[in-house]
Amino acid sequence: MRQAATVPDDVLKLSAWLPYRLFLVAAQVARPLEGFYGEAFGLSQAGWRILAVIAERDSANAAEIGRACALDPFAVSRGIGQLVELGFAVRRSGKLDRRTAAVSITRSGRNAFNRIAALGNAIEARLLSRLTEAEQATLGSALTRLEAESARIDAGGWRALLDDRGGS
Amino acid sequence: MRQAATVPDDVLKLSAWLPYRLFLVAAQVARPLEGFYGEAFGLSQAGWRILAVIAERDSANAAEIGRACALDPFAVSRGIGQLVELGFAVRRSGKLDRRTAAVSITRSGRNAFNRIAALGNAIEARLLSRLTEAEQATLGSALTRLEAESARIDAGGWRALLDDRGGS
DNA sequence: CAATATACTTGCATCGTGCAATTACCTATG
DNA sequence: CATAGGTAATTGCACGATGCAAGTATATTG
Repeated sequence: MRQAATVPDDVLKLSAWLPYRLFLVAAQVARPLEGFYGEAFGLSQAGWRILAVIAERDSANAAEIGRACALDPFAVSRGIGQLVELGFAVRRSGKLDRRTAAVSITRSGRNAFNRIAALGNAIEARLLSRLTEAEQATLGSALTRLEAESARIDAGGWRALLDDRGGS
Repeated sequence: MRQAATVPDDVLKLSAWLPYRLFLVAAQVARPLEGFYGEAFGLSQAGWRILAVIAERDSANAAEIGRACALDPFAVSRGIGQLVELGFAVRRSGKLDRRTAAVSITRSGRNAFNRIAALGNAIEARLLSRLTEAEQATLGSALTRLEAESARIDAGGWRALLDDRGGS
C-alpha cells in the first residue's frame, strides 16, 4: 500500500483556496451592482470605477486614474470616453502639460455616482453586518497587508513564485 | 452655509470599499496564475476551475461542476470541451441518466493540475505569510459568512438592496 | 531645432460571454 | 405505450470587453 505517491502535497481544494474565496465574494457582490449601473446608466465596470475616482478629486489625469483603480491606459481612455458621452465627466486639456487632460465629474455624473454609491454602501453594510466589530478591524488591517503582498506577487510574475521560499 | 446638502452620506471611497479591496487582491493574485496556465497549457480560467473541481472527485456532471465553481452551464460545457481537447478530461455518458455526462480527470490532466496547484499554493502561502495565525483563523471564519451573505445578495438582485435595512 | 520620449487615443484582431435555438434524453399521463 | 412536456447539455451567433500596434500631439533634450 504505497499510496503516498498518489497523494502529492500539491493538493489544492478550490473552495478552501484563499484567492478563490476572495474572488467568489467579490464576484457575487459585484453582479447586482453591475446590473444596476448597467441598466440604469449604461455604465461599464471601468466607467463606474473611474466615476468613483473622479468623484473624490477635483480633477485627475488618465495616469492618476489608472493608478487609483488598477486600470491600464487603454481602459482608462475608453472609460473616460464613455463617461464624457454620458455627460458624467468633462475633459479639459491640462494647463501645465497639454498632453494630459484634466478629467472632472459633472453635476449629473455626481448624481449618478450618489445613486450607485448608495447601493454600494448597502452592499458593504450587508457584508459587514455578518462580522463583529473586532472582525471588521482585523479584516481591514489584514486586507491592507494582502493588497501589498498581492501587488508584489503580481509584479514578480509567475516565474518568481516557483523557486523562492517566503518573502522578506 | 447650508453645505450639508452638497455632502450627502452617499460618499464611497473606492480604495476603502470592502468589495473593491477583495476584488483587488483576487485580481492581482489571479494574473500571474492565469499567465502560467495560459502559456503552459493553453488553459482558460474556466478550464482551470473545472480541472480543480474534477481533480478532487472521481467524476462529476456538468451541473455539479457548475455548482462547485460558480460557472453557468454554457461556461461549464465549453470548459469541459477545452479540457477534453487538451486530453485533461474524459466524458463518459452517465449510466443512470444519459443526458448527463460523467466527467473525470485523466492522468495528464492530473499532472497539469499538480503543476498549477503548486503555483497556487505558493501564492496562497505568500499571502498567508503576511498574517498571524490568529488573523488567518479570523479571516477564514469571516470569509465563510461573507460567502454566504454575498450569495444572498447576489440571489436577491439590486432591487432588494435599495429599501431593506439589514438582514435576518 | 531636430531627435527622442511621453501621454493619451484609435483601430483592429481576438476572445470571452450571454442568450436563442437545438439535440438528446427522461418522466408523467391518458 | 405513445406522446407531451420537462430537463441536461451543447452549439451558433451576436456583442462587448481586452490586448496590442500604430498614430497624434505635446514635451524635453542635446
